[in-house]
Amino acid sequence: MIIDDAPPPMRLFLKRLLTRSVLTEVEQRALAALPGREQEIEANREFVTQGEYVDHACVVIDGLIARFAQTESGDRQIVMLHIPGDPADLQSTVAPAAIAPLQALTRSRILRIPHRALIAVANEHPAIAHAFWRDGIVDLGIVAQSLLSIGRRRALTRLAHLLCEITVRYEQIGFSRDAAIEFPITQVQLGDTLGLTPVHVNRMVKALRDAGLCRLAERRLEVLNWSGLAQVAEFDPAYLQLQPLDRHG
Amino acid sequence: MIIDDAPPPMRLFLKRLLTRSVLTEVEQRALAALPGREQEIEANREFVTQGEYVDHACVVIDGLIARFAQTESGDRQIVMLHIPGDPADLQSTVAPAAIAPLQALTRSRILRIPHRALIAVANEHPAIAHAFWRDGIVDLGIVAQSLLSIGRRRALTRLAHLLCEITVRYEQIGFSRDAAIEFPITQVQLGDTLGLTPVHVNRMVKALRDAGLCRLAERRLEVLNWSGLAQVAEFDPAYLQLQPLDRHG
DNA sequence: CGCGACTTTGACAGATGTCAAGGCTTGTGG
DNA sequence: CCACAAGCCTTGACATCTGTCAAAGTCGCG
Repeated sequence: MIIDDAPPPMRLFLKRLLTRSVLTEVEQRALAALPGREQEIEANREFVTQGEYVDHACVVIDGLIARFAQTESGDRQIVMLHIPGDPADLQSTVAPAAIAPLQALTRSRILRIPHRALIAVANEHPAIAHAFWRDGIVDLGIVAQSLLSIGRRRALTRLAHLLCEITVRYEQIGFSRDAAIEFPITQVQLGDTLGLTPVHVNRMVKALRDAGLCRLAERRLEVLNWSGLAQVAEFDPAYLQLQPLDRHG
Repeated sequence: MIIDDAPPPMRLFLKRLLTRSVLTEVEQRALAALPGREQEIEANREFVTQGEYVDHACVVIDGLIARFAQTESGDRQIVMLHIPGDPADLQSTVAPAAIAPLQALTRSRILRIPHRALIAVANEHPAIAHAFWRDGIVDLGIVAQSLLSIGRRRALTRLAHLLCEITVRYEQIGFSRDAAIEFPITQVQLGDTLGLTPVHVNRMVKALRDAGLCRLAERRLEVLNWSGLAQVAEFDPAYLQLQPLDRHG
């Protein structure tokens, strides 16, 4: 049901949209025909800055991208991690003053799609406009879960929950739950994601390792006991909306 | 620049959209003509439940509505507070399985607008489709700030930041920053919003009162020293997007 | 009048932060 | 090949913020 003659990077984007929306072949072809330019980003580079006006949206092709926010005093909070396939700022199409900066956590590759082209295709195909809108809605659900985690769960559960989410999201793009996943995040960055200090992240990583639930080292995540991890995490994947939502609701 | 012959509840909705988007008179009239049904909600009633399929979106006319999430063990986290004028779940138009339940924190009045009508008007006017999408984007920015607060700021700053945000948002709908605002939230609910226990909320409320920054009692919020409060809060209102965003970006 | 929901306060406990030091890996340059 | 620096991970001791428990006060309301 997914067309397979799109250029590979654009296919990733298409595939992601199809995990959240149902689109006809005509609509898929319209998306596949979108122009896009690939770009390599070095590790740690902030490639979209706060408030900057952009004229294109970025889809992650490879690597790990963080959307974040920071306080006056310089503390960082990662709002969302974007893995390959994720449009990191599709919403900029309609709100081009970046609401959140984007940083590559590791060397990454992105696909830049011009807003003009996105607007044109959305205006021509209402279902695509809905798919774009809906994409951000699912993201909001994910951020809401982060808020729940940080506000109401303790450190160990928080970490386990994030790891479960990451596992499932990588699974959606073709990685196995049982194999080790490339997840090149540092403990400092994990702290910025979970609202913890790096030292405490380290303690919790050790706790999960000692409990035999998972290993997180050498830029990889290896789940050793999925159900145990999910239990510690109180993980219920419903919020990830694994089934595409209906066409018009 | 806002048309003034819409029915009053619909005007609130229109006005809110215009704080975030620029719309022509034709587009405004199309919105003003939307059908809507008013409904009264009792205090503490959860009127949209998790996962429920809805066929209408709700705009708050009066009162205070919370969008929330909860853990298995029953802990609650309020993801966003909706004040009069806010569409609480406009996104349901395109994702009708509620991603987050809605609860009235106090006796409230809402306007229910059928999805069918919203979809029709969005399909006919691309700028309206963009305005709907953009509305949620600004909300995402607000939630991202909450995440930053809960993840990285301490309790006193967190509370002060929320109060600043609330003040500015009420200001946008016509309340004065210097007068006392009707803000009928309990300390338990504040805790659910800030990721704190009610006891600690109470301590922080007292601290702000003792510092002469604001008073929060009897269902009202009275700011006594705005700049002092904003300083404690490290408050920068940029994320609230007080200027409507450009038409097409 | 009495109940229930909310607020207030104190004493104490525990989770997480802070500070500090050392080890490990990786890359660079002599 | 070795020395060195930089970044990251690991661990321990201690500090502090926030949670927990408990009790009493206030207010609105039936």
